[in-house]
Amino acid sequence: MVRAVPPRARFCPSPTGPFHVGGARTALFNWLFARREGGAFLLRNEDTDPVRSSDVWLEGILDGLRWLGLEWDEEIVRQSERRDAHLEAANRLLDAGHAYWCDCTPEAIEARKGPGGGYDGFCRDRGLGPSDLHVVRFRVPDEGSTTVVDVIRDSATFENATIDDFVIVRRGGAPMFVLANVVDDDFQRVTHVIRGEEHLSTTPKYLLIRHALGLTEDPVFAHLPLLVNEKRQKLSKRRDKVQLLQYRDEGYLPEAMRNYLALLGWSPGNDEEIVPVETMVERFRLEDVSRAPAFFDEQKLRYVNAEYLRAMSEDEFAEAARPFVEAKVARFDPELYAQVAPLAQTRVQILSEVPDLLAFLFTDTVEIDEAAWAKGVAKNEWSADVLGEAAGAFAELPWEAEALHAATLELCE
RNA sequence: GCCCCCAUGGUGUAGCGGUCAGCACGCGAGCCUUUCACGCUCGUAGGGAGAGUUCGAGUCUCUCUGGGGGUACCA
Repeated sequence: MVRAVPPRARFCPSPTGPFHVGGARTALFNWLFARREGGAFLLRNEDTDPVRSSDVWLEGILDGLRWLGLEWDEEIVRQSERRDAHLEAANRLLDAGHAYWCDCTPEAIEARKGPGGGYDGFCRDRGLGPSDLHVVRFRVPDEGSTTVVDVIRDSATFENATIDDFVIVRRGGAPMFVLANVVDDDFQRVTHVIRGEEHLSTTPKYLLIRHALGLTEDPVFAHLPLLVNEKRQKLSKRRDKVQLLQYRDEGYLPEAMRNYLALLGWSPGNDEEIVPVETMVERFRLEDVSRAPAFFDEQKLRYVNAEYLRAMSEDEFAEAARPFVEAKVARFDPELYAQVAPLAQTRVQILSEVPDLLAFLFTDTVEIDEAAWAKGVAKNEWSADVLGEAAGAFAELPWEAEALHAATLELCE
């Protein structure tokens, strides 16, 4: 689709929990697209659910985006402050007969529910008026169908008859997700809606509202394949390790995470995987995104991270690993650390593993691994002698590889 | 139940009607190496099933099967 104006993509998380790797991937693809096309990458804080939303979560999301280097354009739109515009749109729908008031309780709806049904349209023509005790429902046309044109998966057509009259304003006057989404996408002049596949089936509702509001020139849709766990289910907060910042805290590098995330559902081509972000931007095309769900594979993430670690200079690596070591040892020695840090560089995949390798050098107390002791030393009567001799031989030596090596060879004879 | 999406090795993917089906992770073996790693080499394993279109199908169509998502006064 050719458009005269520069494209405008948006990432609109709802601040209801820790920033999720799936959300990060969605943000990344929006960002890559915007940067590739010379467009804008917008942010919208979808905090319309007053009980679940919190600014604490928003901060975490912004931290995550900054960490990954996904800088956004323009001011963040806070959806809760756009309530008047949402309600104004709802009123227009009401006035035009595209929406109506409803006082059905969930219990009543459940009781009337027939086979295959949700809401049955009970209040459609009851002529109920405004009230804080009523909700506003969108009147979905009985006839016709709505087609979602999607850059990634061609198109999906939904029979309108299969879509229930859904709530657009809840009891008490809070606008619902789809309504707010439509109104704010129009407000922000969004041209490309790039989001997870879980939104695909709400897209016809989005389109129905849009058209009922008289808005033309629909945005282009791109529904990204879901990120799934080993059981092929959508990544879940409860079951799976999905917190983006937890990975940061374990010593994954942002470049590695960004690179890995980009590989889920997309490929830079040329049989390449580890590519700088500039290359990703250069090659990214929405049309090339795959349709199948992708397994978030921590093992592969570790590999990618290890690649980035090894590509660092010794100093960069030491610098990056230092906080992880400092946090784990009682008596940190910068000079010793500088000497010894490079030894860890090819031996770890994530930075939190560095102290496992080096911590023994920064302590006075020796901890004995009972299991190892039992298995080795205690089993062979000569072990103690060997260890004793080695300790004696090493005591006088300068602590240098060559001298130590020579002494070891001597001991072996 | 109803609606929708998806389907290349265990995993992520390349391919865009004619390839010995490529790459990477993982796994296995070997080389390198005083150890462990790194690195290098080789190997392992694949187009869900069945029809159709075509001279020719992983690639197009249909059916089935399997998996997933949605179906909230969440987003």
